[in-house]
Amino acid sequence: MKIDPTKNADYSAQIAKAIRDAIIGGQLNVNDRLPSEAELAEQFEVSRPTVREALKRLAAQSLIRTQRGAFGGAFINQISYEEAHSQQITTSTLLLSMNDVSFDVACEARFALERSCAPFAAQRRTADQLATMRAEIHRQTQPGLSDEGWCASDVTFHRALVESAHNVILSYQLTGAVEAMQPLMNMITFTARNREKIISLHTDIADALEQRNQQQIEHALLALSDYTKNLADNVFAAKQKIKTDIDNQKAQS
Amino acid sequence: MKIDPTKNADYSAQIAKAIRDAIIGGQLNVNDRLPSEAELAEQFEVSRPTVREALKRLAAQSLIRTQRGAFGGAFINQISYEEAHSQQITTSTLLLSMNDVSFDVACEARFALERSCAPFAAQRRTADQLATMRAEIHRQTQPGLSDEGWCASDVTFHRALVESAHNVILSYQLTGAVEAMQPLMNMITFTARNREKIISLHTDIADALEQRNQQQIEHALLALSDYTKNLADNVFAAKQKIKTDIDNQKAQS
DNA sequence: GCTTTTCTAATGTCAGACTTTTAATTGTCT
DNA sequence: AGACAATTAAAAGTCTGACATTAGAAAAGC
Repeated sequence: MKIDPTKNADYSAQIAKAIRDAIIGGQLNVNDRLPSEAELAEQFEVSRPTVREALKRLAAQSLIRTQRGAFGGAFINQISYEEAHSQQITTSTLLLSMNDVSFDVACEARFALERSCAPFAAQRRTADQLATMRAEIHRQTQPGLSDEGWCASDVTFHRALVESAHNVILSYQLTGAVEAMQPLMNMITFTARNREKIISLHTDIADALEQRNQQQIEHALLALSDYTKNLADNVFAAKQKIKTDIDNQKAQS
Repeated sequence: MKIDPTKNADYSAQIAKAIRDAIIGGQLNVNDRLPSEAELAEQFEVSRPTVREALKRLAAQSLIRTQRGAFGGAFINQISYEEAHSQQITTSTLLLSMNDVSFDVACEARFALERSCAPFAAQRRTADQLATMRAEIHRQTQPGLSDEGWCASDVTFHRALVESAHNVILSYQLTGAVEAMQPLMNMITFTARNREKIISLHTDIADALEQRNQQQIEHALLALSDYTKNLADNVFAAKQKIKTDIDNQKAQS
């Protein structure tokens, strides 16, 4: 596998790519051991620090893990749902925060994705998941609940809904997407003093799920989406007003 | 920001984490320049190679880019949809290939996600996107089309459908998910000698999109999902039969 | 046969040097 | 004065060689 065309610079990136391709292509299997750093250095005709930089790149993507000591080394890592998940969340979160997406677009996407698990959730939900959702709704009605507590409860509620579809891939994709958008969503719901409407919609969702009524779940999610968008519009309008007021004051003075 | 508790080993991971947290937390903004490697080494009280390993970890996640020369250094990278996308695809692809997910689960997830963009696609599709889909259907009817060509066309077709929802976040999430599952899907469709049924369902989707009929799009996607699952069952049954035959032969000899 | 010690191969870290790239500065010529 | 060329300096990229630390394996001791 491992030839390295003597192109120009950045050997460590080239080496990382060569090994990554070998893993993706299946030449290297889970729990296989890579040659030692010294051997790799010899093979690629570079120094050990350069090899190490390449390995750190792969470690950052959880493609390998390293173990010290005799008979240690770098091993191909079996990537777990958890690891993949946390990586996707950091990537997506940064993507959203750095590319200022419009809230409407994010909101639309978030609830559309969640709606896609409605048919399976209606079919397969367990009593356990329903109980979790009911419990979270109850928490949300508590008057003393902090903003942070509210948001955490919201996440747990929606996560339980997604999990009730009993499809690992849907769970993985959806919770990743939803969690990445959470900071954006919180910006809005933090400012909304009126939680009753959301609680009532959550209750609708739980009721629909209890009755295994797919369409009603989708309907409630759509309503939640619309309500959230509406909230956002008001928040932005309020912000705009403050800005205009300040501008007017400046103009007067 | 940058203290580094002298815990035990793996400084490079700790340093990478410290900087990553600073980026996510907003202390460091896009296009900010990090201190030079020598300065970082001094700040963290480690050697330059150690700092470099930390920086390579961040570079692997496209969190920073580096530039050589005077006034060069490491800069906070504005992560683009493209970069985020390709990262997610490698992660998800590896996750799927290493954790042997059942085909039914993957198939269900794939088409459920795609269905989630149906309402928006029906509303917002452009003539352009419809034309792309028609063109791909035409390509798919060509008798000489190779397996690779068929799969590529399939991807382009479904991508056009997703894009016609005109929601960047949906596009990003869905094309990522769909492309990651493509190898799994290809395993099945490669073996299917009969392409007519799929083409007819693709035509249904295009027709429904032309008429802006959301429900018909969803219906066709559901049919496609069922047909694909069916295909898979047959493929697996055939494989099982071959295995049984071989076992029988062994038993006889 | 079990525990303890020693051995050893591997990663983790360091210090210092050299090379290459690149932008800013300075100098020179027209 | 303005355009082009040479110089300079800062920074990443790379190399060498060394030492520290860790942890499994083998040997020694009971």
